[in-house]
Amino acid sequence: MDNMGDSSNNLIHELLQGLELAKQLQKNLHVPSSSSSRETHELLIQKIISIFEKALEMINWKSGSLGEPSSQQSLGVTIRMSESPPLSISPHSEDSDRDLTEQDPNASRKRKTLPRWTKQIQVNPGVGVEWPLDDGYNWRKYGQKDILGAVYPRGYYRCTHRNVRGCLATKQVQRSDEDPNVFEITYKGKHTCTMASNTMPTSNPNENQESNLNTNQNVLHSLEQQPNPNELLLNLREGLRVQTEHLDSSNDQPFSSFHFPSSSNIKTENQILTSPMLENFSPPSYISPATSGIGHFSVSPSVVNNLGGYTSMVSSGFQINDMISATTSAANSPTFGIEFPFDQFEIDGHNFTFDNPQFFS
DNA sequence: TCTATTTGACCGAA
DNA sequence: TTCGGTCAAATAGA
Repeated sequence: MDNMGDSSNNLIHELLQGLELAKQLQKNLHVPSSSSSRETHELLIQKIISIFEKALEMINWKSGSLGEPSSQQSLGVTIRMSESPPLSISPHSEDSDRDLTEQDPNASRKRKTLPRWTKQIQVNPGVGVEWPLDDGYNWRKYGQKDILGAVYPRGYYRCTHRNVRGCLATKQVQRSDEDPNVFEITYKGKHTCTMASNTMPTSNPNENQESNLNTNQNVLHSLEQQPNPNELLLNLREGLRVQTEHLDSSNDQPFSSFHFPSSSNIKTENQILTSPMLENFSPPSYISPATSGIGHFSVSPSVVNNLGGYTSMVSSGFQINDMISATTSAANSPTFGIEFPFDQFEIDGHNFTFDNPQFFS
C-alpha cells in the first residue's frame, strides 16, 4: 500500500508538472510570436508530452490490478461496465483519430490513442431501442458500417460540439447478435466540450443550471477562484478521468464510508455544496483534502439511468486511473462512491491529508 | 433554409 | 487484400 501511495504521489506530481507547463504554454501563446517564443513553445510541448508519457507508463504499470466488469440495473436497463484502461496505449487499438495524427508529427511512428471504454446496455423489450443513445450528451451520427460476422450494423457517433469546441469524443453502438436487446457502446475520447465552456467564466456561476454539465462546470469555475491549494487538485481533476470498472451493484463495502444525504449540504473550508450540486455530480466533494475513505454522493435517478452520461461526466471531472474508483452501494440506490486509496499526499509543498471525517454538516 | 441522417467511397492498419 | 473507421455528398425532416 505504501508503494501504491508513493506511485500515486509520483503520478500526481507528474501530472501537475504537465499542467503547469501547459499553463505556461497557454500564456506564451498570447505573446506576439517570434522565433524565440516559437522555440519556447516547442520546448514546452516536448516537456508536456514527455511528462504525460511518463504518467501513462505509471498508469499502465498499475493497470494490472484493474477489476472485473461490473453491472448495474435500474428501471429495466442493465449496464455492464467493461472498460479497457482508458489511458493505456495499445498497439492493437482500433482507435484512429486523424486530428491527433495531424497534431503529432510522431504519430506515424508511434500511434497515440484516446481513452476508450466499453459498456453493454440491456434494454427490456418494452423499452425503446433509442434509449441507449441518450446518455446525456449530444451525439451526431456520422457513419454506419456492416461488420463482418455481425448481424446488425455498427453506428458511429461523434460529439455534436466537435467542430465548435473541438470535442473529439466519439462512440460506437453495436447491437448484439445474440440478444437484440443488448447494445454494446464503445466510447472513445473524453468530452472536452464541457471543459471548453468551463474556461469561459460567467458573471454569475450559479445562474446557469440548465443542464447537469453546465451546473458542473459552474461549480468548478466558482471553486477555481478560491485562492486555495485545493485549486491544484481542481486543476488536476480537469485533465484526468475516473475508473468505473468497479461499478458493482452487489459490492459490499468492507471499509468505512460516509454518505451525502439527498437533503444535506456539504461544507468544506471554503465552500458549501448544496444537494443540487451533488445531484449533478459536482466533484468538489471528492477532491477536498479533508475527505477520507469512501465518499458517497447522491445523484438523480435519471443520471443513474444515463450511465453513459455519468461515466463521461465523471471523466470530465477527475481521476487518476486505478487510484480512484467509483462504486455503487446498492442496485436500486442511486448512490455512488469514490475511493481514495491513499491517505496523504503532497503537491507542490502542500500537504493533503484525508483525516477529517467530520467534514459534512 | 438549416440541421441531422444516410450511404457509398475512400483511407489506413493489420 | 481485407476490413474497420471516417469522409462527404445526397437526402430527409423540421
